[in-house]
Amino acid sequence: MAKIASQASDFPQWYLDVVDVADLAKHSRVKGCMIIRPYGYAIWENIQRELDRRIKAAGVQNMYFPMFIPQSLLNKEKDHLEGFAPECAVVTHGGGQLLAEPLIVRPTSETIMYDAFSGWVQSHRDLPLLINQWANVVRWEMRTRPFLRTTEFLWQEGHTAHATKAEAEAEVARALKMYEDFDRDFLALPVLTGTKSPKETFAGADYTRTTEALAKDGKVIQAGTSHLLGQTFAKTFDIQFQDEKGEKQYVWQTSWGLSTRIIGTLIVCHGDEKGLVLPPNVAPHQVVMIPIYKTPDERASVLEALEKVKAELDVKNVRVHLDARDTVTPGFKFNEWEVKGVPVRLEVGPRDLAAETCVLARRDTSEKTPVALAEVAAQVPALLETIQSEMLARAQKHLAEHISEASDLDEMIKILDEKGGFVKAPWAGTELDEKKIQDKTKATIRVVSEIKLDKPGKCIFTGKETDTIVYFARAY
RNA sequence: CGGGGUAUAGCAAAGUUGGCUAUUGCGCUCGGUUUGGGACCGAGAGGCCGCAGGUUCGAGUCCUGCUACCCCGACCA
Repeated sequence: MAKIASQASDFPQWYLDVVDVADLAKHSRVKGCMIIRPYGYAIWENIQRELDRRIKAAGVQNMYFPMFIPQSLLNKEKDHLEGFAPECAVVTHGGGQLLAEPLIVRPTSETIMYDAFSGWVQSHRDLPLLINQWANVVRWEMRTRPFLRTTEFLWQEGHTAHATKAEAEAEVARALKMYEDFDRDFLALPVLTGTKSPKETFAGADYTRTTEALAKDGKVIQAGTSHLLGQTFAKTFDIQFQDEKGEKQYVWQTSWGLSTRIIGTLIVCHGDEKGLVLPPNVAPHQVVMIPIYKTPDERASVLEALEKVKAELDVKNVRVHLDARDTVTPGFKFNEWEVKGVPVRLEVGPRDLAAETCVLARRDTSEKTPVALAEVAAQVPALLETIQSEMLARAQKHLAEHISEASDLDEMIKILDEKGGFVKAPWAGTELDEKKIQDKTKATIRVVSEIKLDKPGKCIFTGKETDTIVYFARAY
């Protein structure tokens, strides 16, 4: 265990103890791929359910496209190809025969979708076209990390086409706000939002907007992005429509996505030395019940009491799990569910039963409170809400405390070394300047703020006057 | 692709200058005692020592080649 933990130095030591979340490449037999076991998949299903609800609320419809992209389709858009070609997995054989044209396992679906879109869009009445896909994608990165950068991952990718640039930009903003709200309200993750620097912009996009979360160790991780694709792909794939005047126009497009990396984000942002800490909204089990007993009689009466409370909680739509296993001790169960991050533990033993009480224990604060059995079901929903909001409040405080300002590079390096987080600074540099800063500090521009300075300041690198503010950080 | 490691049971490791039946812990199976913070005792099962050659009376151990994985870097919409 010690050896494997040290192999992923970016990750907390305990993450592999969350044995039901994932196995590493060794078990899946493909470098950088992971098996997501039932508990981890249940976390993903909750994320999917809630995000899918929000996507559909915006009028976007789900579809499914093929995972194989003919190479000629990917080759059509030059910038996009240059961005993705080095990390593509390529299928050369099928049915024992060499294929006439190699097939790319999708690294993203722009090309295969837009090839189809060109036939679907004829009239301004066909717009906006609002499509989402839940799928797996493959990116053969040189270096992978469990959860944070895996070769294969699951995600949703939204793809939209609009009649005007203004509509497309509104959609980019809507998707970004959707992620920001989702991160904050569902995952208890406050994020910094803004635009990516040219160096970090999606291959083929006009601009990329992003949400960036802050891990407990001071490193930063992307948690959902939204791209304005402009008319680049429309021109490449000939997606045109006739407007009200009967004139041909190219559509304006967007794409936006969020992946299973978000599970890694939850781990590094909320986890502690004991393991995962899940916000109640996303937790597969919000409450785990642990019976404590010595004799069969005690077991029967404790389980009876727990079943009764469970039925009351079921009615209130609380996701509750009664761990009635007789093969492991209560102490083992306490630890196992703590590693898995269950927000609330409910214990009942003979002593409690005699007093008609139980013990509620919070995962996030380790606080234990005795509560009357008759009242516990009524109290749990409020407790879950409290945990959710306090987790968010703590994360917001952590983020606010880790946004620093620096006037020169030495100061920036000092801040990044000592406390991590974001360094906010005026910026008027070029893409090359950003590269130089990265070489010196290991930090990149995570976002270019959409808020401008009232009075221009001096660029941290070039010293030029500017009203543009950027946030530097070291990232996962 | 460059630099550095590792490969022995499901997992983690030990194995001396080559030597006899390849150890240890966790986990697993069975029995008993336990059970309010990862239980204890006893008895078991489980091995092509990464692969292929070579040296040797004898190779987990030495040599050559290969493969895979890991760490650091480059890369990372």
